[in-house]
Amino acid sequence: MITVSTSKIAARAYHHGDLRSALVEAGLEALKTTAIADMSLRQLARDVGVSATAVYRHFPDKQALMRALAVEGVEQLGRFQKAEADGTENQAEAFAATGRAYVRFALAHPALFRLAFSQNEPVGETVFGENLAAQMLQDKAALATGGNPAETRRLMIQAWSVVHGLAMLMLDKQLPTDDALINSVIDPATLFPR
Amino acid sequence: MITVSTSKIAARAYHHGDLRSALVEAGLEALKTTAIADMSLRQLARDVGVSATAVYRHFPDKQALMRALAVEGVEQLGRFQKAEADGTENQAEAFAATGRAYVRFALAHPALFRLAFSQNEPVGETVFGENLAAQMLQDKAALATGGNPAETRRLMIQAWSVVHGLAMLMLDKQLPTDDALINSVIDPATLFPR
DNA sequence: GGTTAATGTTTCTGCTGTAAACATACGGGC
DNA sequence: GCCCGTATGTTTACAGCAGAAACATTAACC
Repeated sequence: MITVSTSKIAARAYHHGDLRSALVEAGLEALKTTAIADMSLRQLARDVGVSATAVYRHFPDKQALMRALAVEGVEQLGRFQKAEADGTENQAEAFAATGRAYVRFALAHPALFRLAFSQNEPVGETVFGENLAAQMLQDKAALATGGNPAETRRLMIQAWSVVHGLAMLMLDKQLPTDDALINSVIDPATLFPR
Repeated sequence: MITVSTSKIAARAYHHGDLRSALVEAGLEALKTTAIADMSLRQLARDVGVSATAVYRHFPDKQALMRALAVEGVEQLGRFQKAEADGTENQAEAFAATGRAYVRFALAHPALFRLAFSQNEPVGETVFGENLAAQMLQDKAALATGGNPAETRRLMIQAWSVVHGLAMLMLDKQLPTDDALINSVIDPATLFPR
C-alpha cells in the first residue's frame, strides 16, 4: 500500500494519494465480474473508499473513466498477442497465433474486451496503427499478397474480421466457446490458402 | 388504428386493446434512433400512452420486452438475406449476397442488430437452425467442401465470423462503413478460394 | 346481473449519474 | 514558521431509472 501522504503514515487521510490510478485499478478488477452495463461509478468510488463525486476531480464524466479502462484493455490485448506470437517459428504460424490470442483474450476478459470496442472510435492500436504486433501482421500480409498494398489491406481486414467475429459470436453465446473450434477456424491452411 | 374496444369507438379507453403489440412496435421505432443502453421502459410506456408499470402485465421485466424486439430483429434480418439471395444467379453469388446482406442490415439497423446478439443465447435462427436462408447456406458450403460435414460446418462458421466481425467493426467505428470495403472483404474469389 | 380475472393506475423504494456549495490539506512565498 | 492559493476531497440535492405493492377499472362468463 503505497501512500503519498507525508504526515500520518496510515490513518484515514482526507486526500487519497493517487485516486486516479486507484479508480482504474478498481475498474479493471470490477470488469472481471461485472458486465459493462452494470458498472457503477458510485460502486467504484465505494470500492476505493471515496465519495462518488470525488471521481469528477479526475474524470470529467463516467464515460471518460470507462475510456481509460478501455485503453488499458487494448494495451493488455496487444501485449498478450505479442507474447503469443513470439513463441512461434515461422511467420505464418505467428500470424495465426496472433489471431488465436485475440480470441482467447476476448474469452478470458469478456467485459474488458467488449469495453475496448465500445468507445465508438479506435481506442489505441488494435490491428492497425503503430502497434507492436501490427507491423508483424502487416509484414506477413504483405508477404502473402506479394506486396500489393490494396490486397495487403484487404487481407488484414479479412483476418481481423474473422477473429473479431469469432470472438463476438462466442462471447454472445452464438457459438460454443471451444478451443478446438478456435483452432479450426483460425487455420492458415484452410482460411486464406494462397 | 385497429381497436378491439367494443364500446365507445375512439375515446380514451382504460384498456388499451393490444398493448403488447403496441409496445413492440414502439420499441422497434425507438431503436431507429436510440442506442440499446438508452432504451427506457418508461419512455416506451409514455410513447404508447400508458403508465410505466402497465408494461409488466405483458412482460415480466424490461429484458423480456427487449428480447421480443430481438426476435423481431432476427426475423427481419433473415427475410432481408433471403430477398437479397433470391436476386442472384449461381449459388456462389447467392452465398456472397447473403453475407453482404448481413453486413448491410447491421449498418442500416445498428441498434436492432446489436440487440439481436445481446441476448446471451441464440435468439431465432441466424445462421444455423431451420432458417430459410440457412438451408441454402448449408448447401453451398457442403458443395464447396465436397460434402464433408465437419469441413462444411467449419466453412459456415468461418463465413459467419467474417461477416459478423466486419459488421461489428464497422458498427463500432473501427473500420470505415464503406460499401466497396464490404464487397472487397466478402468476395468468394479471395475469401475462400477452393 | 353479479362475480372473477385481466389489465390498467398510483405510490413507493432504492439505485443511478452528476451539478453546486462547502471543507480540508499540500506546497510555495514571505 | 506562518499564510494563502489551489488541488482534491465531502455533503447535499435533483432528476430519471427499474420494479414491487396496493388499488381501480373493465370485460367475459355463469
